[in-house]
Amino acid sequence: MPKNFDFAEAEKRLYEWWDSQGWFRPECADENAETFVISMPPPNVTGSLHVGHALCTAIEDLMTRYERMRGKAALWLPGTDHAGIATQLQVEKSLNEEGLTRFDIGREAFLERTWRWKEEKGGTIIKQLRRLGASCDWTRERFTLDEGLSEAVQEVFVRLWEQGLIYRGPRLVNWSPGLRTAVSDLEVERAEEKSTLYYFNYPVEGGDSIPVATTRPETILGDTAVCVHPEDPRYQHLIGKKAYVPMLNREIPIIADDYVDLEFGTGALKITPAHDFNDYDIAMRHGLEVINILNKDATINDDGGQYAGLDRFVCRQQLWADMEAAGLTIKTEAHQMTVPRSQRGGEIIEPLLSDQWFVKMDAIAQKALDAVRNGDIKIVPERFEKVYYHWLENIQDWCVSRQLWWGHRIPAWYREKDGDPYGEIYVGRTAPEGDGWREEEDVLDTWFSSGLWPFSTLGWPDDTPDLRRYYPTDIMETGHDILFFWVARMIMMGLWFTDKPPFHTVYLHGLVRDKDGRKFSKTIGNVIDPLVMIEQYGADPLRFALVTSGTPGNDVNLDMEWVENSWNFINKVWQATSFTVGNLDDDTFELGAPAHDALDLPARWVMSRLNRLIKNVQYLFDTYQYGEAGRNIRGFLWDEFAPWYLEISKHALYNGTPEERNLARRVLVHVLDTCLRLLHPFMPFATEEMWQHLPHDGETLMLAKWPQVDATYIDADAESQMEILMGLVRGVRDIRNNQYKIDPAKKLSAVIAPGSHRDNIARYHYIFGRLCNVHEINILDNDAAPDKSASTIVSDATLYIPIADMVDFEVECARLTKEQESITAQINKTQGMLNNDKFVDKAPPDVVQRERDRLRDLQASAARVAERLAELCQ
RNA sequence: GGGCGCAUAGCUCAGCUGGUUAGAGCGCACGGUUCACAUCCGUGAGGUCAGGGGUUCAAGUCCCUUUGCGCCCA
Repeated sequence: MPKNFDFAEAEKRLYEWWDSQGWFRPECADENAETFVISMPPPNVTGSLHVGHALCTAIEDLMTRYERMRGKAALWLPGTDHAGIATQLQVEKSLNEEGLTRFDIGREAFLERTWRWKEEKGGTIIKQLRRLGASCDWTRERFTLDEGLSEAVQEVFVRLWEQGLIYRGPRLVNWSPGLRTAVSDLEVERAEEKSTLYYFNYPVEGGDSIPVATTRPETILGDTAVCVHPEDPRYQHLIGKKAYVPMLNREIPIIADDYVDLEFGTGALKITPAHDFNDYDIAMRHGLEVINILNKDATINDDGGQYAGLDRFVCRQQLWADMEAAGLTIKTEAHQMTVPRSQRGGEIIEPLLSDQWFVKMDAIAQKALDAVRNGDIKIVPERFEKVYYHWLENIQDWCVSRQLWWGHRIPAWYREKDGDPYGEIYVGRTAPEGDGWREEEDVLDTWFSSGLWPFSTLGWPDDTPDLRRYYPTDIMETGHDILFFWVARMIMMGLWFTDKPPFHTVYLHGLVRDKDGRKFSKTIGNVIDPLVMIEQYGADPLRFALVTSGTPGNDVNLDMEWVENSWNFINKVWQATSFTVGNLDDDTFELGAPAHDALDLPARWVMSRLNRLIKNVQYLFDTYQYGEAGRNIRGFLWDEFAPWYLEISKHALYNGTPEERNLARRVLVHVLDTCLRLLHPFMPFATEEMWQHLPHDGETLMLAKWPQVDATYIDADAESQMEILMGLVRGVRDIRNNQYKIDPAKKLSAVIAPGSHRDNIARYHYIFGRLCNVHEINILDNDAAPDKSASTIVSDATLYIPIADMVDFEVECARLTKEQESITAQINKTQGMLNNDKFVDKAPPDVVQRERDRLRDLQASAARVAERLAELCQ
């Protein structure tokens, strides 16, 4: 084998090979195989890969490869999202650079340009997913603006309309002036920001006035009432009187409503129904007029009188200055307030009255609630179920129209009726008959189409073979940040239109942050580019690091050092494989683990540990704890297999009989083969490459059988016997390295009082030569301690290293005393437990038995230590 | 205001099935180029598991509470 894994060369070669063989397609499984399906959360078509995608991909590929190895017809269906706002923004940005806006070139030219942009940039992220090793079925790749998916979107819209669940009407919505579109509640982010609270006098009839405070003075122009608390003694006399809008002198009523907070500001509230959600509610309660003062670009419209045409913020200053001049202002003060900003672009969102399309959510949401409540859909980690319930229980109607061009055009037409240009509305799959119809300009919220993703990608609304075979899907794996945006909507749409939960499990991962827990940000300069990582270490270490750095649902703090260490781990396994392969010098190799009876102690030990690992990994996979599973596999290989079994096996390989040699090889190959299978879902490239070098059955590790625990190899006895030998080795190393600083190259001899472990020590004494450079072993018959020696005690066995003049009694006695203290403490604890009748009564028998064994062992060691102390340290 | 999460070694994190003396990586100290691996090997130092209370034979792990930090919703 080559000295190192050449990931740059191998990753490309292996990926192309896998793909060209059709192994990413579910058809490579048995015809009758159970299916396993994941719909990939479609990344933004014009986006490029970031670590978040890498995490998503690593986990989904892991799930898919695992199920594929279990013999399932695994389908991981990839695709991209047209991402209406994000994509349109990018194209508009490039237009702006040419000094143009989308309105200058018109809808058709703009769309043409956006499609071109998509064709150019659209492939990028998909290529990047391949570099990560994603085993998705590229022959089924979809795009949300595909013909088929567009048909699904149209179908859903029309059906909802026919079911009376869609309506159009004037509502106060979150308006993004820069984009000139409405956005949904979810697309608005709110944050505490410093602002100013403006106090002024509202003129009241009869020369009176009432003090009012506002954070947005420009909205004064749209006021249609002043409101006080009905029980506020300060303003009782004003209720019912008329007030006059400053600078405009429009007459408005003073009303009373207990919504008003007596403590805030002056206790009097100006009401601007067209530009504030709470004010809108109050206006509806009191039948107030609603006056919209903003244009779509947030400049003041004609209802703003002399301020018409000014930008909202310019108007704020101008109006305030004028009011100051008119003697209406009182004061301004610094104020903390919650400011709504656009999730895209960050501009301040304005509540604005406009005509929009809405979906009634109550009935649809109810089904989605029930599906999780009754267990048809499980959310992992479970705690997110609460979040899900809370959101769906308080769901608002969904504003689905966007005043964008890039997206699915709403299939609606208008015709003038009785002077109202929107007097007649037609919604349908094709344009209506007759004259005078105008097509709706708006498109649908991007999430409207992604909500259909699990079934629209499989051919719905047509009853296709794929839909029949692969729907419902199995797991929806995505970030917890889009639980509402996407997951909940997929569940709602899936249940409503297919009558089936679109998947049985939602697995949510966290956000990837830097090692200090900060979000990645260009400003901080802590962005980790997965592609740079791949160049540097390959895809496998990045994947392994991402998956093993965290736990389900929690954020992942990615430490570069862990990526590097993951590469070191791959190298470690590579070296172990290389060693094994280098020792397979004949071609009569027999695959599979030898029978348990045929194994020697080290092999029984390693096989036992291996099968415990398989069992544990299976439990962890069953409970979605992939990170912990990966860490366990790593621990077994690096800390148990390589430094112990592999080292010990050298005796059989170099000095053993042909039978012993053969046995050791078979065990080495079997353990490695099994671990490569377990690791394959985590690090597909390196494992495949190593597996190809080992003797193996089958064409590819991708389709090799997932390991099953074989309980006949689990051997507690072998494990504890091996622990004795390992303990003695560690004891010798401690003597060498710490107590007496003996040159590691110096060969030592040892005298062993074996206690109850005579047979194993006699048979496996070569271990000491291999692992701690002790080549001459004398096993005592009478347990008589040799003079002048250092010693180490494990269980009832004592190993002496006679080192004559080097022995330092002070060191030796200090160590023995320390050891005695430690053993005594442990004996006391164990003794205490066993003396407690309740423990003996109530604890499981195996736990009690373990404590008894432990106590016996400790007491044996204690006796040995006491003997040594008596001999040396009187 | 409501909900959720986190707090374990100097740093980043495991330890969701209660059960030996609480682990890993990095860092630190000491020692190592003999045939898998210096991308490594060996040994070691370092933790009252945030504070308090409770359940239990047994608590880092389950429950309550306090404090600090973070996130979501209103």
